[in-house]
Amino acid sequence: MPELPEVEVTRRGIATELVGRRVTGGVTRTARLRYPLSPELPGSLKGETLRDIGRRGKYLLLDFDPGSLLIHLGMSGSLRLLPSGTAAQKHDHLDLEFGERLLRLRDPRRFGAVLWLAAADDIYMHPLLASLGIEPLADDFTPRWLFAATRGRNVPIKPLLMDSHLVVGIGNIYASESLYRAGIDPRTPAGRIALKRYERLVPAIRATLQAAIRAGGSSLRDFIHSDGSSGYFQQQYFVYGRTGEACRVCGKPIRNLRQGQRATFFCPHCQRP
DNA sequence: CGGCCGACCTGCGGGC
DNA sequence: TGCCCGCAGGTCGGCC
Repeated sequence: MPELPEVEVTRRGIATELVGRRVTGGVTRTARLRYPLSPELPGSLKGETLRDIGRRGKYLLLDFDPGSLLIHLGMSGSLRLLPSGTAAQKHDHLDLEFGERLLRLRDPRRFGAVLWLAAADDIYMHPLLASLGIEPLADDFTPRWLFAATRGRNVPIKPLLMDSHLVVGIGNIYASESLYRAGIDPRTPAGRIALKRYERLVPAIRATLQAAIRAGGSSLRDFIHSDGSSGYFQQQYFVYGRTGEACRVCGKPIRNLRQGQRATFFCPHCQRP
């Protein structure tokens, strides 16, 4: 579910409600997600103030004075704000209580992660964070940067965009959507794409992610969607999940193929190698 | 190092 | 109705 826009929308939703508040309690109900859950959590956070919520790629960082809670939502994770005392359901793994509010993590497939990073260490040196690539919404993500980073790479451009060790936050949906907007065939080897085409792709990635954040933000003020999907952006998909349907620009049918066991959607007429 | 593939999990929808 | 299959928004580790 969650790619960069969903994680960012979640971050903003939680931050406005909880930053500056103190943890009053909480509970873990599951021994492990992708990794074991620290057994001291959330008891050790009792009395601590949530100072800030950051994001690095698809990771959320809940900052407290003694350290940060690193949260990844995996494929099916979501964070929700609820009134304290709301009954837990199946797949609700972690609660953090802030007075009358409850921050609850649900993740049916349990591909997500919750890790405690002590402030004494440089949290960005943690292996999961240290190996992450560039932020696609940052100023240093430029066409020239992506062009240089892809020289000599034989991988098709679509799976390359999903490589978080190169660029973070772009998942299966937004990779297909961005390539459609840029008019690039998802099978094109990344190293054979000219600078001129990256000059279209980089703004297309930015526009796609920002539009999704806006769409999520508009429907998400004090509520975080149960499925982690971002608001109404699904209605704006050009290609994702639209196999056989008419391209919104040329009318020809959208095609579907598999790249590295993931579904790719594209318009063979509007997207060229 | 680059590229590929299986593994980790649960739920859902379609076909028989 | 029930079973089996394939599919789902991520990413790590192991192999060549």
